[in-house]
Amino acid sequence: MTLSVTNTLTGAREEFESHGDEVLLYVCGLTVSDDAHLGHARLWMHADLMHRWLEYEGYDVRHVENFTDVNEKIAARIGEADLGDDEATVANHFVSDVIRDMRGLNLKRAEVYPRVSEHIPEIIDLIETLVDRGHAYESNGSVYFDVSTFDDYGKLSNQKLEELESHADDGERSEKRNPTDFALWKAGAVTPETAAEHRHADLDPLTDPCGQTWESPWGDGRPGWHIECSAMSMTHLGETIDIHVGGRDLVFPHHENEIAQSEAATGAQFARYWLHVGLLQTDGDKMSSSLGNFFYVADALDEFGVDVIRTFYLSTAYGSEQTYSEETISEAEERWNRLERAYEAAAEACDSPDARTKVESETLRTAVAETREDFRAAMNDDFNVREAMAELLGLASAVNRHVADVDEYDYRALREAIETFEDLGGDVFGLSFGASGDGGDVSVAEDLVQLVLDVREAEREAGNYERADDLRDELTALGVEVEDGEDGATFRFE
RNA sequence: GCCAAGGUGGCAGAGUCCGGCCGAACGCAGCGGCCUGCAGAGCCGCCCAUCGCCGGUUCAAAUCCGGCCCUUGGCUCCA
Repeated sequence: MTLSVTNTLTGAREEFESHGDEVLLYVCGLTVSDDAHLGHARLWMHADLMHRWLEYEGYDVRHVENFTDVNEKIAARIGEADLGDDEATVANHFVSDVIRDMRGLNLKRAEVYPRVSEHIPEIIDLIETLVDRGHAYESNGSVYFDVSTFDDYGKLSNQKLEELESHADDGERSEKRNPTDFALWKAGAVTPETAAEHRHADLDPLTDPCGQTWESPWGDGRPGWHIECSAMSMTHLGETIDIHVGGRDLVFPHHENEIAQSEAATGAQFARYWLHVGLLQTDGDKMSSSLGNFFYVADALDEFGVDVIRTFYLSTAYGSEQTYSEETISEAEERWNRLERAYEAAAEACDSPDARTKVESETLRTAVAETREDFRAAMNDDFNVREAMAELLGLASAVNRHVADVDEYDYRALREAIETFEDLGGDVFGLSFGASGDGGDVSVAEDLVQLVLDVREAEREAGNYERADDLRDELTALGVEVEDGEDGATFRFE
């Protein structure tokens, strides 16, 4: 069974073939001009799921994910409270927040998180190569890529050069030869006028040029937006990578330009598979910083927890748009609860005296085997995580049925079900099965809850149901879910 | 205007590449029943789908072809 992926470059589903046993994966990362929101996290999450699945299938994944820490929007925030007085300090502030968020989301670490500010020499080298080869030219201290020298321009986004030119605004005199040329190097610092466009309205405008500049053969200046990804990708993964992942909103111009400048410089194919993640929608628009309709990752983690958030992202295939709303997130919450409860039910059944090694449930055994097989087929079908999740939920139903239907449990099958939850749900999906406790206080808390339940049980036996219900309601309000069963009450923390 | 991705039940969202197992998955919401002192969870069952519209191909179309309508994203580094 082989993996097939939808490649934006060809617009078709293709069988994935890595260049070898390892997979070179580049993720077009975040511009650190603010904290990350759930839209950014969706990209990271799907890159993470791809990473995990490729490893599960036996590949050695070399995952590189950049931070763009040189940008007008970052410079525009200089001087804001607690952010710092220079571009690097502002960027560092957000980088550390983002790393905190990534850890919170239980993302697998990338091999490298390269930053633009640390790759200026490589960027300058790459631009020089392009100038030497006649693909770029200097103009007033800036350097532009000459689109007319790259025949394949537009191959990713299917844009026609003539069409782009006719719609480009060329009313003013430009230092570019052609309206579709794009900047590789920009002379000077960020001007106050530029910064003002990204400055928060309630803050004083900056009066002096801001942001870092670096020396270059063309004078002091800053790198253009697109060149960084080419330089960092080549530095850490070589001329040709296997998979390039990014948001669908970046297909044009960003990724198109990456291809042009990279392939013009090396003559080699830049990325073999281009995978684009659909955008997160809220109220019919994409979630974005500029629209102000976003939800910070950190806040979402506080409110819902990592497993609910991961389950949320697991309910839509990466290539589709996904809708964020209170309803869709609470659906994810229910899905995750259902999975976790089934897992706990399996664990409890295993530990109970009714579990027998000599009992054989054909239906449960078949269900476990089919879950593993169908899960794998779904993931290999262009990383269809929702379908794969449906299989895991199917296993949850099978476990619940088994526990509900029979008096003696099939110990071995239950163990295999538990392992399946842990392998597929835990290792591949990054959900925390079996990791209930999250601190030393938990055991004390558990003892206290048990004490309350003992008191409540006494009230029930005495027929004082009102008192018993009050105790249960109060526990529920504290986030302790109580369930009465045949052998007394059990509980779990929300 | 151009490019791209979509339009599937109350919601959400698979399936569309490779037409038949789709009388449309998984789930959420809703409604019955079992269980329970009650509730929850779980189990069983039900409800809700002219698969955007029109036409075509085919024994057969959510799936292929053509046209149209609508939604989302992008159309560049600062004019």
